[in-house]
Amino acid sequence: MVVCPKCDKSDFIQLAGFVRGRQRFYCKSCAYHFITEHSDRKSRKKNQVTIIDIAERLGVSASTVSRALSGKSDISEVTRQEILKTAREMDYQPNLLAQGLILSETHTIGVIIPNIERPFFASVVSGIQQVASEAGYRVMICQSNESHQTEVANVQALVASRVDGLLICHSIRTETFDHIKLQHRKGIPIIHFDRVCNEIDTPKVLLDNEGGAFLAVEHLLNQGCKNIACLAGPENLIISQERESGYLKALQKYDISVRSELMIRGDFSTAHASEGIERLLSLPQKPDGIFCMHYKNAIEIMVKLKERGIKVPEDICIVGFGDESLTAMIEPSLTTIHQNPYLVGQKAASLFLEKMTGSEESQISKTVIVAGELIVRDSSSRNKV
Amino acid sequence: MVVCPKCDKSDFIQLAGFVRGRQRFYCKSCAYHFITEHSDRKSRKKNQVTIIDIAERLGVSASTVSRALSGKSDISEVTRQEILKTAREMDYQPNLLAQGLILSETHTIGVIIPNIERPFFASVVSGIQQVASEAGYRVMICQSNESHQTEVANVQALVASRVDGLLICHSIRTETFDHIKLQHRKGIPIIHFDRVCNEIDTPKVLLDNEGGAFLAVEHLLNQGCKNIACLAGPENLIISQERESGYLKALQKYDISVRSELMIRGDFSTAHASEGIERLLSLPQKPDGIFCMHYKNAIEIMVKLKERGIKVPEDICIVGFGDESLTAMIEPSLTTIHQNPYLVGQKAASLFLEKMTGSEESQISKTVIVAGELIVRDSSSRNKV
DNA sequence: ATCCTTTGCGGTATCGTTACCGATAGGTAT
DNA sequence: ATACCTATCGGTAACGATACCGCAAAGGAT
Repeated sequence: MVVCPKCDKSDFIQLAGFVRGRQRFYCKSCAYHFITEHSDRKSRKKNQVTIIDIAERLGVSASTVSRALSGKSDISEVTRQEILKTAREMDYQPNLLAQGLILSETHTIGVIIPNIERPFFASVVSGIQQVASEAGYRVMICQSNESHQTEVANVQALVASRVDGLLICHSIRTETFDHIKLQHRKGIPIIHFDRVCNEIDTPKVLLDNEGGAFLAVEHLLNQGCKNIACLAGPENLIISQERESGYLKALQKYDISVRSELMIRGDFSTAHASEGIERLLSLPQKPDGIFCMHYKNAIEIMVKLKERGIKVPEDICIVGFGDESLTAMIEPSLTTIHQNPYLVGQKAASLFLEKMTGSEESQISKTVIVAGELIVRDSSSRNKV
Repeated sequence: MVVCPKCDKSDFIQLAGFVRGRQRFYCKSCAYHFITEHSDRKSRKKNQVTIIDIAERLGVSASTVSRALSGKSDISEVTRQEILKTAREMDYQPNLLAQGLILSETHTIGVIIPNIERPFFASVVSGIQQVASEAGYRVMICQSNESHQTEVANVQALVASRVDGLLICHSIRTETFDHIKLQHRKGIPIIHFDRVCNEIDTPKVLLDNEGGAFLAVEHLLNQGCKNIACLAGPENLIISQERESGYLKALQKYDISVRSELMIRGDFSTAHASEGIERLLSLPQKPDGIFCMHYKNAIEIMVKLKERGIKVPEDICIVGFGDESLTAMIEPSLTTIHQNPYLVGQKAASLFLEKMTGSEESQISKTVIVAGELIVRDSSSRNKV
């Protein structure tokens, strides 16, 4: 783009004939005639070493250098060592842009998550990076901030960067999946994790919400609880449904009849938790165990119970869901279901690698389910030895 | 690399003459002669649309398409609109590799942090991404995992990807900075944040540890505390030194004499916290306020105090450092210094952008100090209204 | 001694995009 | 009418790396 050297604007530039074969310009804004300087690409970014620099220094061709660096090909060991030595000396860093362009392979995978600040996703990302980097892949991370539009933009940006694959956890507001389908049709490997899209046949990593909830409630039963309440989330939220299902299955297994007044549905908010515990404590037959679908609610409830002089776990046992850093530090420490987010990331990355290296016939889209783990702590430990 | 079509090995391949101008090969492993098929690059990744595809469809040249897409240049509005329309229809995504190669500018910044799972760094990254994406930059994140070697590898990978700049928080084990100096000499913009390197003249974002500690201790004094203890970190750790300095300055300002027995140094561990509180409570003149350099220690101490029946904040006020999610949820909620990590990220990204757009003479390496914020909660609120 | 391999390396096209230079048709001033 | 502009577009050479092809010299077999 031509910019006026006087006013730095580019919108008012007009061509104004030729001078000695060079284009002459006119800036309408500041009424100034000028001829562009060559933008001097040579001197601008001549800081990085190329294989040509190495070749010239050693008096060989660029092909030879390329062969030497790529490891194995028609090249003598002597020449190879010499080239490697020179490359090290000159601090040669291969230009991955050029490499990616010619090989149409960037060794980079794109990851889209709602928000990196949520510990769950931070761990997922960490798991992905560990597996990816061991396989020689770089990772590019984008946050959708739970916005559909941003997610679409993220997909486009990653595709434009020619990532080799896409690992994605959809935003909560993503309802149409055209942006994913488009790339899937183009043949870009896509792996879903956590919040998946069932309209597309992709490998997926799912959390075993039902199983985790089952473990939690079964544990409460084993602690001797008979009346187990459930502090749930919104009825239309899938994870809430799954965890509720686990809750019910556990009760069923131990032949405990379901008391509908013990099921408190809400929105995971603090207000909901306060109100819920209020309601539970006003029941004629109070609960002796509470399964909270969110660790935050669990902690809030414990505070409320303490204020009323109700003892945890002696009077009421509490189990949460999701193991954040502080659940172990509070008093009493919270028994909870650890969701293994790091493992989720590892699995997702592994699925991608399988898809890349896998033979043609093994291209069935696998679904991996990551089980939750029960971490027993004080908030539910009645049988202390 | 040539691979045997029978046994898929590449290490045993020998050349074996020419047939119709094509190289003939011999596999020593499976005793098989063959001629390579052309690796058919055409059909391999012909999934992405290029400007040439658009050009052919419209019967114009690639130059024209490029001009149309780049926004403003010698092109008629009619043609431009037509090209833009076709580009949208074909879901054209510019190849950023090719763009980066020719422009020697990738619009990508590399970020190196010790660990994304630490909430502090997750927030920093989030802040960086927000500012960067608004300026049209992508972000590539690497974790050093507190390893010098990994950090060096990260730097090289990012440089190989030709990022436009590097934002880095050094690992705790980084002692030599040659890997950074090298890139700095090459002219790659480098911004330091949090754990900086003073051997290189780079823009930096620092945390005001001293100021934060001062605020915390001053707050304790205002709450009427007279004997303020300090649960510190290792003596050789810089952040520990700075926070100690803030502690001392606050005492000095209010003419409180320093009692050395109230300064407990340790390693931030749980054991250290337990031992520290033990020691403090056995003093003839017990503290009535404790400043903890780590929020984790603060919470641990509060648990200990509760066990002994000592009331917070009535008997002892507690202030922590670092505002994690759960500090607000516990009982009593913890007064703490919020370090504004998101802001740190924003500032770091802004410094990078300044360096990129800034004029030649304004290339002085600025240092920005991000102040901590006192978040007053129950653990120190004696003057309740 | 002749012919065929093998080894080791150089040359060129190519990836997708942009910068630069030219070229052409039509417009405008003299 | 002539000379000179202007607007708009095409062609080509890069960017850095690799794949493919070819070729000369040395080695080996008959």
